[in-house]
Amino acid sequence: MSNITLKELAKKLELSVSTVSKALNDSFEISEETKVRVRAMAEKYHYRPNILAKSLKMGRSNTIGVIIPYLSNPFQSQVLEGAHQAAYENNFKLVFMQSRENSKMEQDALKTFRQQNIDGIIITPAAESHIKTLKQYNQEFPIVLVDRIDFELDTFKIGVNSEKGAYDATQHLIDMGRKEILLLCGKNIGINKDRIAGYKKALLANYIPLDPSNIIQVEYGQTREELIKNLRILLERRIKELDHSIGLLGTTDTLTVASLGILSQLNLQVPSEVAVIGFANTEMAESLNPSLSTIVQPAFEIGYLGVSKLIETIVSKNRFEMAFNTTMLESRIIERKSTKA
Amino acid sequence: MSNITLKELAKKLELSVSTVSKALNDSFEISEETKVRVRAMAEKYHYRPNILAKSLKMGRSNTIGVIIPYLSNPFQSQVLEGAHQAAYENNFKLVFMQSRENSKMEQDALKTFRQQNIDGIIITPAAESHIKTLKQYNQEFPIVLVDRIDFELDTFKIGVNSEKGAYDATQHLIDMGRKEILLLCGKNIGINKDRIAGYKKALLANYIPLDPSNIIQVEYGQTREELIKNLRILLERRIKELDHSIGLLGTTDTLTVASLGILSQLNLQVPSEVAVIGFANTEMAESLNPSLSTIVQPAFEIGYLGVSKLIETIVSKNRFEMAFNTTMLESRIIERKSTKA
DNA sequence: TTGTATGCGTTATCAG
DNA sequence: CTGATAACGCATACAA
Repeated sequence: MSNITLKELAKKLELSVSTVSKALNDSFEISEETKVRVRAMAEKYHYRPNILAKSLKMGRSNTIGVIIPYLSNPFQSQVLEGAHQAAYENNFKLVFMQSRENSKMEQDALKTFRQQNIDGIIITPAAESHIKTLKQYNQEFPIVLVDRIDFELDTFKIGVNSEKGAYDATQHLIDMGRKEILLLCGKNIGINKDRIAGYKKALLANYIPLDPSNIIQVEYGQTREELIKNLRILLERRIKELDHSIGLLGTTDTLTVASLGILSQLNLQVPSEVAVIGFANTEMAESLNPSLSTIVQPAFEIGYLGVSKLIETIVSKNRFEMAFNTTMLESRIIERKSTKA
Repeated sequence: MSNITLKELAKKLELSVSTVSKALNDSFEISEETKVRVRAMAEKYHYRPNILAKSLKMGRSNTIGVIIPYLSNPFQSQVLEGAHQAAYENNFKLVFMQSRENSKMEQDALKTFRQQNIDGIIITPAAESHIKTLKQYNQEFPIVLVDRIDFELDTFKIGVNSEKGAYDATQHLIDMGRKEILLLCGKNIGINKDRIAGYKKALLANYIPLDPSNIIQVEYGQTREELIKNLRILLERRIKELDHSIGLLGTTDTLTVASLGILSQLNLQVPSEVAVIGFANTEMAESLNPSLSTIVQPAFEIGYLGVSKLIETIVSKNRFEMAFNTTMLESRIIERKSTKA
């Protein structure tokens, strides 16, 4: 049995539809007495407004779209959780799409959203995202940028101070007495620039000369097995060249966890021979052997703030006159056994 | 600038709204000639139908809801991915809610969805879900059950043959020469019943007497640290009692990964002293040390099938006369180093 | 083959 | 304070 409508309610109350509508919306035009009557009746018949009709009338769907590269990425799924929480608290629905780091899929997601009366979107652009397209869509509905914010777009942006995260991690390794710090990162990943910068700055601040051979870059888009194999070769080669006061900083959870396994295969003790720390947002770090020191990014907050700002924009009358800003959140370091002797 | 509407298109074409509507819907009433004209004009002005209006008119929103316990659970997020894929392919939107294994939150999610003109939902019921509520909602819109399907509900159900998964894993450990097989599981988790049953059957089939002390149950709802601490105590105690031909089967990824870390702390070699295998849907298994043998469940397929069946139900005229059925998918075993000497 | 009229369930304007 | 009416954008029964 379908839901009761305003019209049916009105008939039961012997009132007009508009009166009932206003009463339920607590309009000042309606007497307290009628409001009470109407509310009671609505309660009795479990009246629930039809969101579709309301949205059609109001020109707003209270729905926002999220575009992230991979749902299976722990960091990104936490962003989504935060986004969802903020949406929920503001009575917004949330739909999502994955871009799989693919510009074409991202465009497709954008197009899909455009067709769905979405009020706005938050996006973590794919690695090879086309900024021009984003700019164009930003004319049609508000777009908030999260995590990967190094794009020129007139909007709110929520990011993480990755440089500082990498700096802190490097400093931590140095504090643990490591002289040679290896940096593990993927090639051509935008966000890595900041992390590399932080790494370099920390070395500089500690008067440690930068040795380019210590920056180990792996190709992206390999299978996990290939990646592990290649990483192993690179790591082994470099570590053999060094004496044993080594620290290792991984810029992604995949790389870091993989390196932990590889070091073990190479019979290198962690942390005594190689201390390891990495960017990672997975709870599994606690269960690893040894438990993994991590730089944790405030993924939930990123999503939460992103959607909050987005909704702010959506409900604002003149979004083209808004003062946009960029929010940089801090990551935090969790020291576990992989860096502490 | 807003989207062009049918009415505006009609004016430009000097046709009536209904003609344009029919033409765009490829109605047989309209001449090929006009159709071509209309389509061309629609193309030119980037006409996109207003989904809200369409949904309101059609009484269907083409939106389905997903309720899962935790988005951060790799298995469940894969279910969601599959669900999303199926929805996308059928031009359905997908919104989700988390229950956090909490009956109250689940009810709340159900209520939220009811208010949102959802056409149906797929749900992995929370550990303490209230079946009566589900039954009641199932009157209002179709509900498809996924993963945890041991509920009496008149609908489609998609599950996994967990018993067989556990059986295969146990058999694998036996094949690897293990005489004492520890089973690690959480207390009061419904799905575990099947896994325990599979474990027992495998023992039976190999003429290995069941020793109840080998079934190690941990409390749920502890913090990760507590859990690891307690698990360590339980594991250590039991392993000391046994000679060293031990196999270990974990029924959740959390437990399994944790036990890997614990065994290492106890200076027990994996797999030589203890062979480990566990239910897990995370790619990280490959990167662990040693790489972890796993029983992988077809999470994506579960979600995909679930939504497919749901949409089938939604578009069917008389869903109350449908022949519902239950689909059991098979898990598969991936043998890695943690079980192979 | 095309057009007219109606309604989906709301909210908003304006008149009473 | 209340009600009649229009409109949001679309699909469709029915009329022409």
